[in-house]
Amino acid sequence: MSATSAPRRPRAPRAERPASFTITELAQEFDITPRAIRFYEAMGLLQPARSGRNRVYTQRDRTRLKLTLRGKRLGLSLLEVRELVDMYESPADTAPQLQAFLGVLAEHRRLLEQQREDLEVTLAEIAQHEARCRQLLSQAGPRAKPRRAATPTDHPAQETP
Amino acid sequence: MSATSAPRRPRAPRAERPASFTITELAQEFDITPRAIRFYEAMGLLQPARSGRNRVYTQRDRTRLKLTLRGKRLGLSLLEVRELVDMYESPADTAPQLQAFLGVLAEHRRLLEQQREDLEVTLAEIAQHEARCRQLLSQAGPRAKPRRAATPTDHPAQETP
DNA sequence: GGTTACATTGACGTTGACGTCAACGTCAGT
DNA sequence: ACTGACGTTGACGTCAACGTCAATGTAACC
Repeated sequence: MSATSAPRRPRAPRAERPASFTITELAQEFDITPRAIRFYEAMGLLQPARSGRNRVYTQRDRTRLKLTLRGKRLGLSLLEVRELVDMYESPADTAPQLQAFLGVLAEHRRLLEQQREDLEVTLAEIAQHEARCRQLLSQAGPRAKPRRAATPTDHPAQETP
Repeated sequence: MSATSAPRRPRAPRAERPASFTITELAQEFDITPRAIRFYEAMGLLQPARSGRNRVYTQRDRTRLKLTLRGKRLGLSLLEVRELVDMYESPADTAPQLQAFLGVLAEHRRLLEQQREDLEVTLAEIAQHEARCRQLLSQAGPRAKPRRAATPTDHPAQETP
């Protein structure tokens, strides 16, 4: 029942851009649970340092976490994210390594471009539906009960044969 | 050991755009398993007719399946896909219904636009990495063993504070 | 020095999206 | 009538990505 106003973290003496983070700080910042962060570590995505038993996350860890979450939002599995992020950080100095890297990059680009296509199409459809809704509302909404739409489009025929 | 050239399906007398499909036809067309298609049905995404015990899929079912797979590629759950597709097909003739529809659409648009943002950023990063790779390859590739990149970028510092 | 508040390490549970396997039906061709 | 090839219905297994719970530690504040 006491006040919750006490600043819970006197670690860095009010640095403007903190050099390290606790697990709950990162969890709050990215709106996930500490459990998830530990899980990402177990999957090899993060390797935070330790202060005693406690995990200490650096900016690099934060970046990797950010990339992980972005990858997740894009539908990648944690394994795929790990592959990508690892490649991003490994120097890759031999020609075969660079070739392999290019291959992986190309494949991912292909996937992402397909996804962008899906996105554009879906957004266009949503815009269409929104327009129809607003039209129906402005027509019959503020007056009386609308009496069926004037557009007899039984099914919008979104086909791509 | 016999020839596998026999056309396995004399249902429609060589219609140019078939009016119905079997489950394996759809499975092959979209590169998924029949099991997945039945699962989508159990989740309420498809409601194919029956010819005896066998499922018969119409164009409408095919479209819904296509939308389902697109939704999946975009990271939506089957439940979300079902909500969307159902709304797309229900007439929604009352004002509250239309309002609710608009709400759902707006939320989805928000998500998709966030996703598009992620996509653009990721694609840009990939392009950067590809450029770096190609540069390294063209420099030291066709000659001898490359002796470490000239760019000592320890970490590309992809930060957005 | 006791409590409080957060951290850690297992261990097990859960959910979504199917895979897999068994048992059976059914229809075309031989 | 027999054989495949395809289809169907359960029922159970699996895998990823965490959630949940218990036991314990531990640093800090009062």
